[in-house]
Amino acid sequence: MNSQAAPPLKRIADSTVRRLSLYLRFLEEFETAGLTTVSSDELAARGGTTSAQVRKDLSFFGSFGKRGLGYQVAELTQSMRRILGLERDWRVIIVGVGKIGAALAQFEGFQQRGFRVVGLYDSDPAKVGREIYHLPVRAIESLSEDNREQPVDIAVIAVPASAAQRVVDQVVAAGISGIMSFAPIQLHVPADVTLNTVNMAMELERLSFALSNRE
Amino acid sequence: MNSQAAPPLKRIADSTVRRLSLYLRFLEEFETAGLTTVSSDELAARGGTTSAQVRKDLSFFGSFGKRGLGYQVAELTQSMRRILGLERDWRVIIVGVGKIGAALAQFEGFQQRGFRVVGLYDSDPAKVGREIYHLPVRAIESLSEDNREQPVDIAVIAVPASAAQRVVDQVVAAGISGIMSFAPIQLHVPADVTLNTVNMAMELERLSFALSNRE
DNA sequence: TTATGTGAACGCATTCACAGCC
DNA sequence: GGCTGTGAATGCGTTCACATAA
Repeated sequence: MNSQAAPPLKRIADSTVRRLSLYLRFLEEFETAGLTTVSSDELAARGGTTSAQVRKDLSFFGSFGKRGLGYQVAELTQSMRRILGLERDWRVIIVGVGKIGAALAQFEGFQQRGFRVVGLYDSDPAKVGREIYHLPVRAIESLSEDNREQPVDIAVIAVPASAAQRVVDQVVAAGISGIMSFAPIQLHVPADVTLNTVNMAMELERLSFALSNRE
Repeated sequence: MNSQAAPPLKRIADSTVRRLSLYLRFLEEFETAGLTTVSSDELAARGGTTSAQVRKDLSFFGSFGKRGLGYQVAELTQSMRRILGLERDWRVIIVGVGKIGAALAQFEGFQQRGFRVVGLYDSDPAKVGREIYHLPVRAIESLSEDNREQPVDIAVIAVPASAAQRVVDQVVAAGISGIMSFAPIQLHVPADVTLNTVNMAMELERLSFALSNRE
């Protein structure tokens, strides 16, 4: 088998994708450190997993190493990027410019990986028209039209729980099919829309549970 | 079996704890809506899971319903709170008062569930001494002493990736054993410290992967 | 009859172990 | 000899199906 990334043959587990993301970060560190070769053992040690896990994860997408030698850092880095869809830029809007939305708007992690924030939206008339970090805040009502002119790939939802489902419906109606939500509720979207939720409340409760159940 | 929450007999899956968190949110909504009784089917419909899953999740902690009738909303709500460790207050500090840290400092979700932010810390001398949302920003160096006087349960890490491990080490050295990190790197802590990481970069890449691999 | 609680069956992710190649 | 790639074995979370109780 060659070293190109093949399209995944079967559905990839969420846990696998999460680890690929970690591997990419480690590989970039190795690259910065000037290393040219890395083994599955070294990648595993860094990520708190096993070498077999690393090899299995990679095997879903192809064959990237050389037996007896390991992986070429630069080559594997690039493959990870391609697999994760990071070789292109993603056009992102942030809906809801409260504290969280505003913080996200200038989150370096966005820009770094090619997630370009191209628009801010809010329903508060007091905010609409103002600029935040060099980006004008627009009314959510103009979303459909804006999206026709300059299609958006991802909408980040940073509005209160009570408004979240309504906003998501508007985003979907506007034709945007990638959503990242920070609202602490369960959202519903059509099957052709990809939704990823970071629920802070849930994460806190997970920590609370863990702390309560230690011996 | 009675309706009290028993201590879990075996290790509880992460996915189970996440769902308990959802159930609690739904139960609170049902309570607000004035419902007194709920079935596993109704809870499942709301959370996008199955009734068997709901019952299995609950069964790890005891027996909470009545056959043929369902669950008492108020009673089950309280049980969920107890199980998740939400019947007490948690003393929280936020380390790193950049954009994310500042946004977190006044995140309502914290207060709402009994996570009381009692301190802010930063390494930037320009920030130390100032007040943010009525809380003074202290130097990270005073953490050990502060923690002796007023023990802290949870430290929220909101510093850049490059500083995160060092800060975590300081937090651990100060005697704090619950950590919630927002730094986009893999952190290492002793076994007796509970660490929960929200990695925004990873979540974005997960979305990017999903969007790239739709047909 | 209705809906819970739970052992058993199932399916999927992880781990094992070794054949294959450098 | 060293390390990858991968079928097979294992372990674990989810689903099934039914006995049990209201």
